[in-house]
Parts: sequence; C-alpha cells; structure tokens
Amino acid sequence: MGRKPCCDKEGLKKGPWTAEEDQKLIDYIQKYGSGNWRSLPMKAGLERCGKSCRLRWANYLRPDIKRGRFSFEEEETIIQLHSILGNKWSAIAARLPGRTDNEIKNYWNTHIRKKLLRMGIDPVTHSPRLDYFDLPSMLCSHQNSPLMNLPAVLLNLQNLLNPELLRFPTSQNGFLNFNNSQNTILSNLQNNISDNQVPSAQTINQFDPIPSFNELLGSSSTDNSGFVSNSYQSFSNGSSFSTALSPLSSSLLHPIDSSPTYLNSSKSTEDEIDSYISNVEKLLESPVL
DNA sequence: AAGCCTCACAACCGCATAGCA
DNA sequence: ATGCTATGCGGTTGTGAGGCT
Repeated sequence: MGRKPCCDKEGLKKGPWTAEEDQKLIDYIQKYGSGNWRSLPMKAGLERCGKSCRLRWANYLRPDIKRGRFSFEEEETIIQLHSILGNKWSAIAARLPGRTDNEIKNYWNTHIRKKLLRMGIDPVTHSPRLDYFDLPSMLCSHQNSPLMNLPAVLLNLQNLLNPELLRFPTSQNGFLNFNNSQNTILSNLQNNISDNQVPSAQTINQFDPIPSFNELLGSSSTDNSGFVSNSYQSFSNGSSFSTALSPLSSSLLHPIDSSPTYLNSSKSTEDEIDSYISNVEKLLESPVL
C-alpha cells in the first residue's frame, strides 16, 4: 500500500495557474462548494491534482482573502503571536482575518525576520541578541581612549535596555524587575574594565541573560492563554514588542545581514520607519508603571 | 541595452493527523 | 486495532519582476 502518487507522477499540470484555470476552479466551487479535493479537478475540468486546487483556492482565490500590504498592526500581531506560538502559521493566521498561513509565513520570512535581525532581536527566541551588539569593540575603543569616556560607553549600553521592558508582566511575579539584569550587566562590565579586562562576546553572554519574550510571559509555559487575552491587548495599544528595545539601540546594533539592500531607502521602508517612530512616540507619552 | 542579482511570493513536497470502514 | 484516504501543515523551491552594474 502507500500513498497515491502526486500530480507530477500522474502527468498533471504543475506551476503557475492561468486565469482560465482560476476561473474554472472558482466556477466549480461557487456551484458545488469546496471539499472532496481529489475528485474536484476532474469534475471541474482541471488537469491539476486536488492538492494543487485546494492550495490555489485556500491561498489565492478564496473571496475572503485580504490582499495587499500588511498593516503595522498586523505586523505587530504576527510578531507577538509568533513569540507565543512559534512557526504555527495556521494558528497565527486564524487570528488574522483574511490572511492565509502561507501569506503570513512568506511575510515573516521575507520581511519580519530580517527586520528583527536588523534590530538585534533573535527571530526564533524573540530575545535581544547581545552577541550582535558590538560591545567588545565599543569597550576596546574605550580602552584605547582616556578613561573619562567610560560613562559614555556605559550610557550607550544602558540605552540598549529599554525600561519599557519593566512593563512586561509575568504570570507569577507580577512585573519583572528588569533593572536587576541591567545593573548586573553594567556592574560586571565595570568590574571587568577596572580589572583591565576587555570582555569578549563570550564573556558578555555569561552575564545574567536578558529575558526572552517567552520568558517574559512567565515561567509557566502552559499559562500563555492568560497573557494573550490580557497582556496582549496592552501590547497592541501602541507599545509593541518591537519597541521593547530602545529606539537608540538600533543605531548601535550591527545587523547580521548588512547587505546593501538594508541601506537602501525605499518608500515602504520610510513608511515603516515613520510608523515605527510614531509608535515610539506614543510609547514615550504613555506613563510608565 | 543586456546580463546578473536579489527579492517577494506563489506553488510544491512530504510528513502528520483526523476520520472512516 | 488496523489500514487507507483526505486534508492540513510547515519547510522548501521555482519563477517573475525589478534593480543594479
């Protein structure tokens, strides 16, 4: 036994759909409804496998699909849901009306993922990546310069860590005392510097880890639903996860992908920056708890 | 102007799983 | 309980468009 051969082994058509094929599929589904995808192609007069028809309908032809650019709110929602659900694209799509899992997956891989990397956020763990802050070189340059520059170096470092993170609730402790991690890092750095040691990236990673987004959700991994229903709304209200890092940090980060593409300023990038800045402004206006 | 490169997105592939006999 | 089919899902690939040299 085993599975039936797929379309390529049955001599069925593959590749991009033509307008005529689309119309045949739409006509058939409007007339008879979807379902029974295996027999549908033959009945609809299509030389495609059922799987291909289902995908074409689900990802492109369905009338309730919202096409066009993702809004900033949608993007935020995707990031937040991804931090909770991971690569469960269908689960994420279920919470974004009119968007398909395939569309979200593509958008994640082509836009959001790169954006997060550029911001120094690991797109898998959603945690800030200290290994991409060029701390060693910052501190090396400090070592070769008068010691009076140390406060400036530390101030820059401090700016990487946004107090807004303090507002992230945890399920057990109420609010995370992020200042502890921040102070530990700073004091460890100061100790190292006073001992004439220049910390390597590896050394820096040994410091108290900055909590990942998932960790900020609370130590009980099964208790995420409460976060989604309660805290997620406050995140959506102008204070996004993407603003968890200080806006100053982006200028200090070394992007993992420094190809010229990211230096180009396109219209869409400008729009994104504009909306990002306005979001940051909203964030700064809101009172810190 | 032509060739090359990069990016975005549609489509495919193979595995997982639900449902049914 | 088992085997089979249909469908769902996530990772990957293919292709066309646009930009760059």
